[in-house]
Amino acid sequence: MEVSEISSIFYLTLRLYPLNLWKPFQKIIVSLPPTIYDIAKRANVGIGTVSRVFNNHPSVSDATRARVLEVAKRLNYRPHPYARGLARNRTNAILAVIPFFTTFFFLEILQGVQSKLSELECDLLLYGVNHPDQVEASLRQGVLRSRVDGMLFFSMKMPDNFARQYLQHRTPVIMVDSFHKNFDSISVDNLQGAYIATNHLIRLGHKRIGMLNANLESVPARERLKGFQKAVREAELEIDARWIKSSSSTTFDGFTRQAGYELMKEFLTSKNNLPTAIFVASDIQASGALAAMHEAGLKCPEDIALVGFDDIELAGHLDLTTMRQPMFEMGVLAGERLAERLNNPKIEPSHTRFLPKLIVRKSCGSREDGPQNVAATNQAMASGPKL
Amino acid sequence: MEVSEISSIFYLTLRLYPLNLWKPFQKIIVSLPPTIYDIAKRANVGIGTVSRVFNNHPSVSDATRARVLEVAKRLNYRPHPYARGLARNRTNAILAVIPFFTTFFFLEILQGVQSKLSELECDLLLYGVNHPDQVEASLRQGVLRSRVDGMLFFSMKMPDNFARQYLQHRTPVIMVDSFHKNFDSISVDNLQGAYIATNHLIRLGHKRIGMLNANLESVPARERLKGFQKAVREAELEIDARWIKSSSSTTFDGFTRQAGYELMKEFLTSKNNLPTAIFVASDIQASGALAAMHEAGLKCPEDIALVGFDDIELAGHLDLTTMRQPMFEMGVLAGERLAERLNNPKIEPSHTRFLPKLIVRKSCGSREDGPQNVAATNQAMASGPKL
DNA sequence: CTGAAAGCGCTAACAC
DNA sequence: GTGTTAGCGCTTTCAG
Repeated sequence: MEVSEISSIFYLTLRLYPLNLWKPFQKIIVSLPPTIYDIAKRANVGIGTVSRVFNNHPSVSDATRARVLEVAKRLNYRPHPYARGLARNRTNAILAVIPFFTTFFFLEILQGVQSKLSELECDLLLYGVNHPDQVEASLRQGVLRSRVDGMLFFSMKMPDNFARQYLQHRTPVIMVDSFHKNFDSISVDNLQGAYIATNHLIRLGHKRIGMLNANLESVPARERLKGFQKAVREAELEIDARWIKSSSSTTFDGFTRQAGYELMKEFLTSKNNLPTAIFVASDIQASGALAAMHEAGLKCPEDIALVGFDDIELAGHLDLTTMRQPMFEMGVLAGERLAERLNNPKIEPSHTRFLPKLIVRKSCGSREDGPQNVAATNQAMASGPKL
Repeated sequence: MEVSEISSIFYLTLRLYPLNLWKPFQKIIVSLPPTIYDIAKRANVGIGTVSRVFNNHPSVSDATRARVLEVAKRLNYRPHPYARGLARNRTNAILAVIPFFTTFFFLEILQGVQSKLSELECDLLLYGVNHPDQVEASLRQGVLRSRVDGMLFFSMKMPDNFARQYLQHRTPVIMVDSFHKNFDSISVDNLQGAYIATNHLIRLGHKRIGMLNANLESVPARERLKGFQKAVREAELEIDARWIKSSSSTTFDGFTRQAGYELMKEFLTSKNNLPTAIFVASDIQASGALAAMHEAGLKCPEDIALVGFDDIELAGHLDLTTMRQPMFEMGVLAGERLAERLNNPKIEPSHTRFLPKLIVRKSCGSREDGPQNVAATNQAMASGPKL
């Protein structure tokens, strides 16, 4: 902004109304974006009016509004988000904290989130978490210091001390694919999904059905087990404890190809007493299981039928029958919820569970159709402290 | 902030030094985070000093620095990023514009980016682009209005008018998996990769080698074709024009499963004159090709060998030999480049190409090893306008 | 080494 | 309706 700098530069515009009044009519390089003052000056109005125009404030005459907009467009003016944020105490950005190891599932949800957010002219900040420790870092950094208006918290459990702080600060938080009673949450009905998957097997006539699960430490794994058990119990099928195996792996709670592979090998050791169908807790494990069967010379629909869970991209390639989670829709809803809560922080937390949908492919050797649609249930729960 | 509001609220702290001096010693709710004034007051220093402490300015005595830090920690103070941004005209955030349709490739790169960025205490803003139109929207919105310090532009071509503007504004831009001579770029050597892949086939003894390509409109497709041709030419192999097919699809430039499937079907119509091996321009197309072969009753390594490109997750499951792109490393490097350019905007654009690495699996029926490592070549090019 | 004060670009309360 | 002004929380001269 020194005069000396100007000599070598191609400059296109004048700034006539700078704050440093002792240098009125100073020329400025264009690459400094125009401010509200530039617009005000050129349009012969006060900065207040310009501000009003850009905030759609009703009390501006059509004439001036038009004039301001015209000038603004000509100068390619856009309000500075940070200045705005500072003045209104609102950032127009939200934070997504996602576990970075995973793939398709989150990208798909994020896509939904963003499609909603862009309507709201809201930015998406991304924190990828690889290690539990990083959760805290990101929470502390991003949110506790008013960098964002709210956050989406994916598939992880929220540390208690943070939950308390958010509640107290009234920072809107939406739990996605996870649960906390004091925050809005959006998740999938694992129990029901497992129930549907297992019933599919049952309706196909299978009598000896097993389950290959992830680590029971994880909530989804437990819920999916319950759904499986419910279906089997209701159908009054034979139950062999050896047909229900869960991973003891702690990497990603056993939701890995490796875990599936190893567990399936265990199954196959007892050659004489195999189930004819297995419900696998996740597609990724199913892929491992498939590999194990392959090695053992077993064919998938014929020797053992498989149902997975998640409908990741891979499932399509593997022709795996599975339960699809409506990821995009979950993302959109997450965005909506957040928007609502931004407008009205006092509403009670709401919890939405999506019902996964059965996608029939060839891994069960049938084309029978399952339940049709994605249904959402809504259910209010206790609210957080009133503050 | 009205006194009336306070009655129902649990408040923990006092703010003694507000700017509205006509109301000194007003009590404030704690959920408003402490400001620099709070710290200054409690530590008996001026706000300038506090600021210096948090900017690691050398001229602060150890004693005061310690005192300030102690108070700051006690009050859980963190500088407000937006205020900071406004004052220093720097946001400490960068924008990633990525095509949202794709999956593993980008997540992996982003992970690399973020691992670098978090060192720099820098935020990652994410814009997902589904439609070409959205490119412009995001560029306009995010960057042209000083919301971020710089950006990463993924796998898409930068509209000329924006390129001009960025150059003029000196906004640092890094092209990732794409190229523009005036910006730093990080990409993969497609030609060389294709060359290596094809040579792998040649060394395995194949004499009749074909290529299944994407749409030649796309730069990577053209480069991969060139690499293929180079290898075939050097080996003085028979060339049959019918063995080189490229997709005419415009969705994702033919880099789709569908395109691969259809093209492979075309191959298979000429039963009597088939190549014994095919270099496929991408794994995703290879998956389609595999499906087509399957339907036709052909086995992969035995009847036709396949090499892919990209090493997406699926490739592992399909046991597809392919060229791996060092995605994480590309991300890290992208972050580094951006950091450099932030510090010194005047350096000449540099262009880095990573050499993809051959990953041998079973789709070629061999275990011979290819070139070992990811090598990076660096090569300076013409710089942008000096401004 | 440290305090005071101006200013970053904008919003909102207050006058006229 | 519209201009004016006091901040938002921080950085950065400028004095001392």
